[in-house]
This record gives sequence, C-alpha cells and structure tokens, in this order.
Amino acid sequence: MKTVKEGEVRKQEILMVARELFVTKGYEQTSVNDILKIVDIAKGTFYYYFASKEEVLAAIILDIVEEGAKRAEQILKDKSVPLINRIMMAMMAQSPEFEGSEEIRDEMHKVENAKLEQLYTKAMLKRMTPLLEVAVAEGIAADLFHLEYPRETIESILLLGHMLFDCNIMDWEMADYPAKIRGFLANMERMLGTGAGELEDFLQMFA
Amino acid sequence: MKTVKEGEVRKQEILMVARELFVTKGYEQTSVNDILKIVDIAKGTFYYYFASKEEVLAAIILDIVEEGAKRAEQILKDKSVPLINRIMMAMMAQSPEFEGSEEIRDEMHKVENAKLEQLYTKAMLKRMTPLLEVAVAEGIAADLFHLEYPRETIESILLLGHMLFDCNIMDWEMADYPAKIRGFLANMERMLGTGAGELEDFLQMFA
DNA sequence: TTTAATTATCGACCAGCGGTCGATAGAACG
DNA sequence: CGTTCTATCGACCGCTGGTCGATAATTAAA
Repeated sequence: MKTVKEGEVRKQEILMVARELFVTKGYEQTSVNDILKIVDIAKGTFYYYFASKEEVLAAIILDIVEEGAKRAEQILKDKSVPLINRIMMAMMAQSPEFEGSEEIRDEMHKVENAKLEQLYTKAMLKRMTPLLEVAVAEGIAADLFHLEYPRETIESILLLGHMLFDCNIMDWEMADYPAKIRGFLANMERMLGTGAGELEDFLQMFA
Repeated sequence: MKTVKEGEVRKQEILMVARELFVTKGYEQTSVNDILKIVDIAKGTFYYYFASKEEVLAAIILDIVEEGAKRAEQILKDKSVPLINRIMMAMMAQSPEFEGSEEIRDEMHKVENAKLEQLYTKAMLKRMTPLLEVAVAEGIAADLFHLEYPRETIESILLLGHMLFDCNIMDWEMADYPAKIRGFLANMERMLGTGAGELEDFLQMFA
C-alpha cells in the first residue's frame, strides 16, 4: 500500500515524530525503525528525505533554537517591561520543555542525550547571544549596567544559566537549589555591573 | 593461542588502549572490535573485565579527572606562589591534553565525543570544586577576594573556563580569542571580587 | 489519449555493532 | 594426579544505520 504525499508534508511528519521520540526517549535510544513505525513509511522513504539520522537531529535542534529565539525576541521588544525583567524572561523562555510537562523536561537532558544537548547548547548560544547583546547595550546606555565586554559577558551568562539549571549536568539535591540560584544571580549582577541586590526579585521566578 | 595474564594487568591494558582510541578517534567511532584488535584479545575477554563499552568510558573519565585533580593539589599546596597564580595554574592543569600534542587536544572535544565530554565535565566539576573552594576561602581570609557564594562561584568559574576554552563548543575565529580571554578574566575578577585588573597578567598564559 | 519523465515510496539486503555464552586451556592447590 | 578456579576463546545473536534497484503515482509532453 502506497500513500503518496507532497514532499514538504512528509518531511515535516518525520521531523515531528522524530522530535517527540528524541526528546522523550533520547537520541541514541531512538532507532530509525522506531520513527518509521510511527510515521508508517518504509526505510527508503526516510532516507529519501534525510541523508542520515543525525541530519534529522540537526534540523530538529535548529527548530527548537529558532522557536526559543522567536519567544525571546517577542519578550525583549516590549519596552513597557523593565529591561532586567525582559532579559531574565528571555533567558527563561529557552528550554521550551519548561512549558510542557516536567517529565519531558527531565528526559530531555540525560547522559544518553549528550549529543542532542551539546548541539543544542552550541546553536542556542550562537542564536541568543546577539539578541541579548542588544539588550545589554540598552542597559549600558541607560546607565543600568556597567561592563567592558558585553558580548563575552552575556555569552557567559547564557552558558552558565543553561549549564547550571537546564542541563542535568549538575546533580544537586533539591535543598541545594536556593543557594545555587542566589549564587548565580549574585554573579550575574557582578558581571553586568548592576547594583548588588538588583536581581533579588527573580529568586522566586525559579520556583 | 592463549596468553594468560593476571587480571589487573589485562584490565589496565584494555583501559590504556581504549583511552588512546576514545581520545583520538572519538568514543562512538571506536568499536569494541577496534580495541580487541590492538590489545589482541577475544571479545569474551573484554566482557570478562567490563560489563559494557560505556563502563570502560566511565573508568577512563574517572582516571583523567583524578590525574587532573592530583596535579591541581600539587599546584595549590605550594604556598610560595601567589594565591591567584596557583588558582589559575590549577585550572589550566586540567585538560591533560594541553600537555600532549595539539592534535590530540583538538580531537578530544568533538561533536562525536559529546558523551565523553559531558561525563568529563560533570566529573571534573565534582572533583575540582572542593579543591578550589579551599583556595578561595584562603583568598577571602587574606582579604584578596570578596564574595558571598564561594562554592557556587568557583563552580561557575570552572564550568565557564572549561566550556569556553577546552570544549570545542564555541567555534570562534582565532582573532576572537584575545577578547574572549579578556572578557573571561574580567568576569572572573568581578565574581571573585578582586581589584579590577588583578588578573591581567594571565592574558599571556593562554597563548 | 498515449507516452515520457519525474517524484515519491517500497522493502529486501548489507556490513558492522555491542553484547552473550558455553567450551576450554592454563595455573594453583590438595 | 585430579580438581577447582580463573582467564581466554570465538561462534553466535538481534538489531542498527544505511543502500539500492524496482515500481507506483503524478505530472508534463506529444
């Protein structure tokens, strides 16, 4: 039985299913056959659209990063909100899994997903740094921030936030989190050169 | 033909060969058969000593991290050297590949090695944070550093240093490096609460 | 309307993977 | 000398990511 669809439609079907599986089961743990079964196509069809399983991963990561960036852009451009709030919200609007179920979030960042994780981190930094650099420049102009290396600093803050709180790389007890969050915010204040305590309000945002 | 050796010897042989291969070719790209060929043993012998290929990886990472920690301990205890220098040197004494050829270093941190990389980062942080926490406490006592969250801060500095300069996660042009290093040192100064410019001397150390 | 060309789909097939297991050789001990 | 225990062997297994030639469906040309 042969069900023919227009190319782009099939491609999106495959991407959708693969994304769901990669995120829930892990990239390595998802076989091409798993995808085939759900999309209900033959192997040849899969490889007609993608050169490899890894190419699918790359496309998915690009999508995820792009969605996060779009959310960030929306948040950042609303100048009725205080700048610091916009920046914090833009950062937290990454890791789209946060919105969905906790389970998915937990599954996404596993040892088995090291490849997905690493590619995501790389792509996210590349896409988000310029966006937040503009925001930081705005803060410098408004005399809110005082720093010499805005690009390098926002890059570091993004990386830290992601590695500490989104990746599962740190295996902390629940009880450690308050100190970790406080520490992160304190260092963020220092790096941006805001007044100390400027970010204290965001403590509860992490709950 | 059967060559019998004492258990521990065989185990070390396997670890040595596997480490060389994992670091040069990548973990995923190295098959168990590749290891078998070089050690010149049968598959059964490999699985007599290790439950899985991944268990070998875990053991190797533990070794690498432990070696780095030992070097750091040596460096940190020599109180004739200024504290800041000791801390910087201890950090740079990680990534053992730095000592060896540049090629090996470049190969180690590749996309294909995401798993190795992630496990290494995790283990390194766990092992190194307490060591440097002591050093930071020394700095606070000596009125050199001024900060509220020493543990969280040194954890972040270690993580940043590793992610920015050891991992290949950032694909920077050669020309970007001076700014990246300056930015990192500036943020390190701020996080530790030293006088600005205190770390400038270490710029050339990165060359 | 028939033919030709193009696009999308199929699934048998492949080499190689990580991992299992029963057989057995060699050393150690009584 | 026989037994026991440890270390070694390699054939075998299910499954993986990936290939490829055949062919069905669709579109374009005659």
